Amino acid sequence: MSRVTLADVAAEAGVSVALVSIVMRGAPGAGAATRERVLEVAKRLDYRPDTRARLLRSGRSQLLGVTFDVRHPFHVDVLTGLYDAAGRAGYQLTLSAVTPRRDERTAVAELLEDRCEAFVLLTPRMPATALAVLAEQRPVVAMMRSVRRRGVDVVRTDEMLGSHQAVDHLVGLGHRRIAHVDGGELHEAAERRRGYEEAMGRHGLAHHVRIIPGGSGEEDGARAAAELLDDATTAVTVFNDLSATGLLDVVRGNGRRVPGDLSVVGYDDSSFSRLGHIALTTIAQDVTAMATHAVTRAVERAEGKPGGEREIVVAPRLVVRETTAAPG
Amino acid sequence: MSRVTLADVAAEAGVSVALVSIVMRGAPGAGAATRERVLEVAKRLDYRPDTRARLLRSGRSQLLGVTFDVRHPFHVDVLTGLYDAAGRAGYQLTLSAVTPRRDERTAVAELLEDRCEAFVLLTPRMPATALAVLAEQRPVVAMMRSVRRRGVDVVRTDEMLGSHQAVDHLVGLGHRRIAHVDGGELHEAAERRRGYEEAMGRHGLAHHVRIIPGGSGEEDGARAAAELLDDATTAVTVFNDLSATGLLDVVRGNGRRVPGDLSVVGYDDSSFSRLGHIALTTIAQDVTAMATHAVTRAVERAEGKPGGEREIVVAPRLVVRETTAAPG
DNA sequence: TTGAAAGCGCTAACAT
DNA sequence: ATGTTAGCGCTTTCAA
Repeated sequence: MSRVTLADVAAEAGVSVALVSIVMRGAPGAGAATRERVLEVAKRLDYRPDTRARLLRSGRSQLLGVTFDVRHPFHVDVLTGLYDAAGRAGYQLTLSAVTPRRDERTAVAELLEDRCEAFVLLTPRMPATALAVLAEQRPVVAMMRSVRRRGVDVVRTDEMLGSHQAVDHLVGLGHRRIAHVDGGELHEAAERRRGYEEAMGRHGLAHHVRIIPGGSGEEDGARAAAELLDDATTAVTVFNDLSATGLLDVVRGNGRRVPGDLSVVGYDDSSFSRLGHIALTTIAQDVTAMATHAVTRAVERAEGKPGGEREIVVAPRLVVRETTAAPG
Repeated sequence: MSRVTLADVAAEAGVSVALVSIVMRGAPGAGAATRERVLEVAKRLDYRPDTRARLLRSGRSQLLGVTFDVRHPFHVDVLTGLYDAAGRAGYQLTLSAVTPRRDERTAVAELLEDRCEAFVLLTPRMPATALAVLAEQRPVVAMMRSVRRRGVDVVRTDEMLGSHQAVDHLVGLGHRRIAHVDGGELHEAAERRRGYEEAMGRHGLAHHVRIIPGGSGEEDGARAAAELLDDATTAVTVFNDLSATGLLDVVRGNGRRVPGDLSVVGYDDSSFSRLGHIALTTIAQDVTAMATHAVTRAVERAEGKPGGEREIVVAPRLVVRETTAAPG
């Protein structure tokens, strides 16, 4: 199975395993000459430390356990940032995916067996209580999900601000009758909705607040579109990009032009919204910044830095593409 | 770090650790009553076996190392199937992502340290020689990539057949002037191109063969579209969906109708091609079947089943959506 | 600076 | 059917 071990290197270099261990870890306590020779031998033998054996003895795995959902529009983008940040912090990632037939419980249980030192959970869907229970075993950083529980850190987007940016953009273009298609029961939906209401109020447009029930799928946007068809609304902010494309489709299919007759702002900057075909104006979450914060926080907690749970809120930004313009 | 151990369970249940080990693994050699009691205690104590310690001793990790690319249109879909199949085979997956700043070498090196028993590589981009070298260390199953090397198993789509299906569909609709926008230098491009040529030949359309240089991005399709604009071509098969949407975009932007003036067939059935907006007719790879085969093969090899390397070729299928119709 | 020895949590012979 | 014992590859006291 595993090829060359510490003992092999030690024998070849004519020193003890303990010394090789010191050298391999870059720990202090080895002569320069010895160090060099050991390194040379290790390289020649293509020695690879056994992470598991190392953990077994040291009690430390330097591992961050990450769950992500294969269906989520930008979870994989977050992974990119997570790898970057973890690398800088000297940690490794151990990934556990949530799929249509593999739930969060399973994903987390596997991570637990991997003995990771902290969890970074991407948009966890489990009840806040379950997160709190998990946090008793290992530090938990929840990304893109708002929770207030003992021991659970949060790194999320300022959803209210995101909605503000969308509304501000539309108002700046001259729109006044701006509706919002919401995200239903999802955790992030309430705040995006509230941000919309608040922004409308601040622009003195409270009387034009109009919330259309929606959801997170294309079909939800499509359904909501029907309500907009024979109606004075000139712009709409939608819970997410997927729903927005569903809406776009129906609206255009019924002969109304976007952005000529109706401006549409999505949310998330999902990869497909960049397609020339769709070119959706949307709110982009700052994936890189969130990933960096999440890793930093997870590492701090894993290393026992004092301090209670923290909520880190990152500003999103508006990405203007081709589905918004001044009202016709 | 790790909470409860075998020893804890053994003490609590009043038996030896060895016996608990037997019970936990479901191995034969324990009394029914004992087994039940041990299980009860383990559950009560929330005991979780330490995968690494287990491996350390047994030399077996029951782990399949998987690399996937966060940018690839359907790699995450493959993960779903891989998890299903691995679960059935009693194996776990250890995932290692390729990102814009984390190359395949790094991803594979990490897997090696994880001591996985076999590799399942999704569309590996490394040279065939590198794959062969890797295969000397552990069994390698390459998915969606054609390689013929000692020790490297392959599970891939019948790309020629995919192109045949696209052309057959178009010919069935009445098209004769069918062009192909190719995928440039990518491994899979050559076969898709050849499949197109072959199919055209079989329909007696060899004189209409027309290959337009392309690539794998949206911009490649967009560039290729220019050549189709003032031209008698009535249908086109494109290397992949992303390129196809780029093409679609330019074609429509120039006032030609799809499918009225031009029929378009993509390849891959990427998630965005399902969007109502795009509704691209495309060739869907059988992700589930491929995942199942890959795991089966990886496990066979990990367990030392005899037999040389094998190439498993899976048939794709045509998904008809709204970008194809009879010529106008 | 270097080495010897113990042991992390587990499994696999081998006893009983 | 159950217990004893000896490690897996590594890190970590502790001595030299």
